[in-house]
Amino acid sequence: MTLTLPAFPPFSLSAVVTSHGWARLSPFAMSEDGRQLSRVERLHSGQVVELVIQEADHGVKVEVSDQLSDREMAEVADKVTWMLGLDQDLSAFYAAARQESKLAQVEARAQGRIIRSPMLFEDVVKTILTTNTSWTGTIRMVEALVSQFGDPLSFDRSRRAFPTPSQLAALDVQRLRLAGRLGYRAPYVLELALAVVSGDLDLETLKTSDEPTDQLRSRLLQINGVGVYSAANLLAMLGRYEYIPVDSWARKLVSHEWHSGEPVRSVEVESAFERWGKWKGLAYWFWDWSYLAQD
DNA sequence: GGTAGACCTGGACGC
DNA sequence: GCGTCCAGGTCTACC
Repeated sequence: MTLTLPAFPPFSLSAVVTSHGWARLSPFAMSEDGRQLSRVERLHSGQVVELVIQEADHGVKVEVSDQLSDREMAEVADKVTWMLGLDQDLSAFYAAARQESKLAQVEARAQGRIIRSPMLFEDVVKTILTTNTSWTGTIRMVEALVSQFGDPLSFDRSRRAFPTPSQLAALDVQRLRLAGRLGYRAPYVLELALAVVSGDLDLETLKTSDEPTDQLRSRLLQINGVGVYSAANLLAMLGRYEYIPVDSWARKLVSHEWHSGEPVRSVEVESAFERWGKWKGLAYWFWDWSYLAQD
């Protein structure tokens, strides 16, 4: 089955897919040029399908591996719209970016959308698995969770969906620690899954919350394993850009851009982008660091 | 409020 | 091949 979804212009699928490394984390997969994104997705009904997404006129075309009901197709449409931020209007950001040479390319390249998972739960787990480890470590941990605990595609059991909160909550810490090699992060992931399953934590409502960003940030910081970096990362995925996800890489970039390579603290990274106000995180994210990133 | 140390793993390095 | 060191955010205890 095929679905066509419109996007608020300007839009570029490859710009979203390459916005950060998420598209390389299972159960996402991307073509080398970023022009095709695929994903194994478990629907509410329990059916597991493959979604293959390509750019189309004014939006995207989604090929679904199975025959679905109207209700299931509507679910797929909602999920893809959220994943790719198809309905996001970034014209105010582009207006501000036109005044800055280091952001001059963003509008023409339709940059600004940040790829995200259909469920915030998955993004919180993945963000926890990016902390205090290398990127290859993150890939390995996510792959372990998906391959061992997610539901398989009916026609290719080697490919699986991201495990649901219930599936992870059913595990014990030791299993999670050893099977996924999550190390000390295992109790954080288990506690998160248990909180979601019990209803103590309703993550998905945060996606449409109109609470002030600081309040949203406080909620995220209450999750064990989510600190200031992770909270800023997750806020950006929620379309709130008032904080910068300051990690060692961000400090390195800002250090070389404005401090002659001298070590900088988080406060210097934040203050470097203070003038961007509500677009602070996006300005950092899409700043032209290309000449530094080659170091 | 700021800081030091522990947490866990994999990679780099020296032997 | 083995042992040691280091990098990567968050949490906790302490000042």
